Amino acid sequence: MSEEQNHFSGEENPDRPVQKKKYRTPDGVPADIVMFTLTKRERKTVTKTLPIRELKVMLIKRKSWPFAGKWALPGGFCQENESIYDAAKRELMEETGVDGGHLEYLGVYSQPGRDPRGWIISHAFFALVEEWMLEHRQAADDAEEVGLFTIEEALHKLELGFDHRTIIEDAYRRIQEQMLRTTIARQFLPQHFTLSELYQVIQSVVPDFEEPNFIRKITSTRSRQGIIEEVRDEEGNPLSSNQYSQRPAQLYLFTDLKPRLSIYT
Amino acid sequence: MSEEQNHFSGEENPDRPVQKKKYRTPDGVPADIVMFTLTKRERKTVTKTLPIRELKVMLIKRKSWPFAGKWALPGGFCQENESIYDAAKRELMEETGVDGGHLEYLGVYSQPGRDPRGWIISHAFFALVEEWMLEHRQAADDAEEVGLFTIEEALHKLELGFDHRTIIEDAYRRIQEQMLRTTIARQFLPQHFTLSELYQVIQSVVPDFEEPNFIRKITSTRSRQGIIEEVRDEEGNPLSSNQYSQRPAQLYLFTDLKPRLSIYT
DNA sequence: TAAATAGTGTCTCTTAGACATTATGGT
DNA sequence: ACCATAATGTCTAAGAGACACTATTTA
Repeated sequence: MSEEQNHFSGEENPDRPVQKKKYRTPDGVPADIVMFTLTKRERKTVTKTLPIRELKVMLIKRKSWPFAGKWALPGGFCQENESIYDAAKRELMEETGVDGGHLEYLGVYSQPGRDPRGWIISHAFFALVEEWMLEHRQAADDAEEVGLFTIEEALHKLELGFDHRTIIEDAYRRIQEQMLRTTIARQFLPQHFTLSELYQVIQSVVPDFEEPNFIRKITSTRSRQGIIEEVRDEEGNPLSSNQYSQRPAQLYLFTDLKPRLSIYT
Repeated sequence: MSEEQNHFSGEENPDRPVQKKKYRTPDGVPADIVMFTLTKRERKTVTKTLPIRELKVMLIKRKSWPFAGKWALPGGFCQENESIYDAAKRELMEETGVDGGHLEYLGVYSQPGRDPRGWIISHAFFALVEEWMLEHRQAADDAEEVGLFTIEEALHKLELGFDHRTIIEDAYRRIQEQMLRTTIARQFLPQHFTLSELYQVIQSVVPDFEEPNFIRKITSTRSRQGIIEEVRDEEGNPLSSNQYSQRPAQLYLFTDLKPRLSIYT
């Protein structure tokens, strides 16, 4: 069935067709954002040590119908003069006050009845932001209660509105995939980082990622050709940091390389 | 900004809120499908040989405004009582007469002005169908002209309506990724296939995939743990086929295994 | 016996995987 | 001296990569 046959009133005036709609149209198209952050907590030990990192998701406690009192993803309606991605970007900006970070499309949620307000088709995104960006939000706007939760809490301890639990599940699966397949780990790291930090970031997002020989493998493999490289100063001497350990660790940075993965190679 | 503050008229009656909309809502939400198929063409040679396979995309020549006379993706509007995915599935069914094949969400296309009929947010899918499924379409409905084109033709030789060129580009990129990362190759193969066939299918979708030792690698790797396995008869004897060659070739089938890919492992 | 695909031999070099060992530098 | 992290040594088995070679049928 072709589009024009069943949707508009059929006139074929190229100048300005009369758009008397024959069919019901959606009542709104919001963009909802699953905002992930990686919290860092100092550990008190005798010597310098890595902080504890934990993946958290930001939620908002709804104040009004529908789902008043339940937690939900931050989001906002898309307007006619912007793309869905623009709407998500705007929303992210409103929540964090920062125009940056990783923002990626997740998918569309259109199950009939998912929103009691009507026919509302939601577009989910996920964002990777730094913890301090969310503090801005809490200070600037105390109209709504904001919370940071672990995935476990969000999925199993909280009452969530709409189909946001499904969205968060999907987002979690996706961020885990992306963490292993792309270099989004860089979003949770300073520009120069040590391999332990990188390993820890990966593990905090993908708990069952285990590589006993991580350092060895990532520094010496040809197949993993240069997704990271050593940081060096002007004279070419390798730079290291002893921020997290007594023994200084070599610093690395991500290159722009995006390896192509294959199950057949 | 929270959703309810700017979109509906604010009443908070949980029973049935008055939904006088303050803002403009979309004029329609279609699902458009990039239907890929792999054509098979006999080669005339002295002995048995593999057919030539080529990736093609199905397009429809539009008969009415907008973009009358241009080629476009098949698609149809989503209705209130179905999800976008349902709409795509329905559309696929209408086009092929078959309720099967791989159908996967590609993304949302919402750039303002992309459709002269109004604010129309399109959802793109891609499907992998068999060639004979499309012949059904051509026979059943001659109201619209249908064409099968190579990607090259579709992207560079044809005049396409809407932003469908972008969609096809994205779909092509995606099918190439999926071909290497997942076992969608199975959609283009019989249940039992030879390794040459598999190799050929992969190459027809990802031309720059080259593995001189393909057979060796895929049969002997531990990391590729059993995404395929040998076909055997009841007594455990390996089954082979000489459909495409004089010397019989071992048959394989895909298992259900989905390997986890990682740039760090 | 030639055509066209299927599959093995052989060689070198690199990587995987497991563990033990050593290095660093501040408290 | 000890802690916590960083990094190397060592060993075996397996895979990558390149190329030549043999195998199987039937027209």
